Amino acid sequence: MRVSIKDIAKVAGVSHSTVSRALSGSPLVNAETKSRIQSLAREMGYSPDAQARSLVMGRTLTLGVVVTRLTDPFIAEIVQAIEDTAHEYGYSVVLASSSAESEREIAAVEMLHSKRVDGVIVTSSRVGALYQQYLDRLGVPVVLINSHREEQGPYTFSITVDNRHGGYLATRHLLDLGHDCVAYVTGPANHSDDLERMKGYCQALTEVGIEFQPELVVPGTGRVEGGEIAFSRLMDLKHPPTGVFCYNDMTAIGLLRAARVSGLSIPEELSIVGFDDIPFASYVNPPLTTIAQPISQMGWQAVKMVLALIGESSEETRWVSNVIVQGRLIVRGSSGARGDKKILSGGISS
Amino acid sequence: MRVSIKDIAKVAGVSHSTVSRALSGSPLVNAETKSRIQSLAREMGYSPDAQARSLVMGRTLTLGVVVTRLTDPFIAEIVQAIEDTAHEYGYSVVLASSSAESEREIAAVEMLHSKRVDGVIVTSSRVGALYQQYLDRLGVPVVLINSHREEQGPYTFSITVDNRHGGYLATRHLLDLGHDCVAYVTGPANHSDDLERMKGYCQALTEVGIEFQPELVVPGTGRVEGGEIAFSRLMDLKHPPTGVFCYNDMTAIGLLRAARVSGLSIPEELSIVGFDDIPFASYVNPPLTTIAQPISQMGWQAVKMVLALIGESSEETRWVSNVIVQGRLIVRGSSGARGDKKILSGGISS
DNA sequence: TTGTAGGCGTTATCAC
DNA sequence: GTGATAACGCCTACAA
Repeated sequence: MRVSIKDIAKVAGVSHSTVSRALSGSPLVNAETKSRIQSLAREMGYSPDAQARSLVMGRTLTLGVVVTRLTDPFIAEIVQAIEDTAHEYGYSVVLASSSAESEREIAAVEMLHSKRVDGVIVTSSRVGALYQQYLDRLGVPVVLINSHREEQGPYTFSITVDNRHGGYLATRHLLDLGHDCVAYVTGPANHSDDLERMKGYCQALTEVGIEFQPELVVPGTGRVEGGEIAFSRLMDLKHPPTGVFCYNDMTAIGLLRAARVSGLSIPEELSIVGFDDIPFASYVNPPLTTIAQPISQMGWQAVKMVLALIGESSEETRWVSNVIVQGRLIVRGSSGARGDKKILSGGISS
Repeated sequence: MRVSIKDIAKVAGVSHSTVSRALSGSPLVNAETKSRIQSLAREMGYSPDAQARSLVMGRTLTLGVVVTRLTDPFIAEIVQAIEDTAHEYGYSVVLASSSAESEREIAAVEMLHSKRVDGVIVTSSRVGALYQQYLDRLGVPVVLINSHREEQGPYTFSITVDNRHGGYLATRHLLDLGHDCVAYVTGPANHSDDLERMKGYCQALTEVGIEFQPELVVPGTGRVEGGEIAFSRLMDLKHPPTGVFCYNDMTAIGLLRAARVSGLSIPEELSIVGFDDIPFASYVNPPLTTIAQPISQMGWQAVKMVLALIGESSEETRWVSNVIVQGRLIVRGSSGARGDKKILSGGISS
């Protein structure tokens, strides 16, 4: 049924090693027989068995990618960038999603281990000590994107956005617009990104001499619904904020939506800033002011790092180190000066 | 370095076949030695080599997934559903994105072939005769999701949304609202989904006795920018439409955005209907009326079909056949009765 | 330039 | 119960 080099060898009247050599373009084989074998292979519909090959070669030309959920546009964009870059270097991608459940996350790593991937990229995960052990056991390079880890691993490097700085930029932007009561809506509980962003929030407050108020920090989930709930919590306060910095864009969109439902106009009555700059950030109404992460660059760079660690890329392994990238503030329509009461249902604000 | 069953055998003082049996839980091995070997394997950090295993077993427990681009939220959601379902059945997923370039698409299939995946799922592609040949050569079941194919393949089945019916529903909705001048913004050129949706559009027009007008069909790209361009084209017409059915939600969002920029209010002055019901459809302002595809069900079903064809699932192979799923109309705020002039910057419309 | 033989890590089929 | 032994499909010394 399936044609192997032996089958070709039989038809060509040579040994399977000659076929192997001919197909790998080895110079130590008669030019004529070589081309004869090659066209024969094509005719017979030969396809090399990658498994058998990697079994002897010791590498699979495959990268494992572990994500929480692909429906997060931020993650989808990273994976796309990873796949593109991997393809460019002749690598393919095995995908595993974990739904942020540590059990599935470990199962994913175990699976990738069995598949003998040459490297692993993990996105947006919280890497606990237990998890780190599994990563170490892999014995292949691991690059963490925007993932917090509790322990250092020998083979593990990371690419992270500077969350503290991003949180600072966002909050400072609101403060500079004249808002003196600025809230923060958190992400999923105990996420280190979240804590860092909040640190930046605090830093900005301190810098302008505004006291931190615990009630102005309300929990979100990192999803739209979380933002909606946070909105009503904030509006129920004795002194509702006039500016809100949100853990991410999804949360901010939740606030936007809840505000619209409740008839509150943005940014006239409430300024909102998100984080991530997902593709949709500019399509919502009003377009979202946010902190942009260089998303596809991070995916691209993760692959380059893994390949460098494998020794595949021309880059030297010793050049590899943890990377912190800076986000940048993108000002759009969801934030405005305090007390800046524009005409309702205003015109162009893009 | 890496520990194999032979290494375990050496330490345990048994043969490698006994180790193999013990680890696969075979009953024909002494209960005591079995557990001894099992704990030994754990201590030594043994991980079975999936490649070696599938080499002899003849199956890889791996599914190949070919997509155009993951940044399309519709596709991301499908892939998520595929991964979830595959995982549930003990299968893993190799991902390949093609950017809709037929060259990369074929390269992807070639790669999946070499990797000896047990089945392939292709999403949102146009499967030409050439491509179909490659799929056939795979010798494994292929399920096409929302993909048009020119030729039948022996192993190839498909899951498609009823595009004609969806287009009909959308257009009929607009007509029922009193719009008598309804436009259609197309998707990427020569896409069969697009043609089918337009057929539904035409059918609805015919049904209510409105003549089809070619100038009311303007080209889009399936992306936001395409919708924006289409908007100005439509508004430049002598008789601009009061209702627009768009190839997909991204296009509709482009129109929404362009309308906002130009100060046109939705749905008072223009009703817009999309297609897909991507997650963001309900978050834009106004929320988008659209045709919902049962996205994750399609992903889920694709995996079930592949597994049934492999003979993995309990379902019988002969039960498998092409599936056409029906979309359904989701009425939200972007469409309204003609001449229904609500107060600008209106209240709740969700 | 080509063929032979061994091995990659498994599972499976035999004997013992 | 357990241990040789032969596959699976490929690559690569080593020999010829």
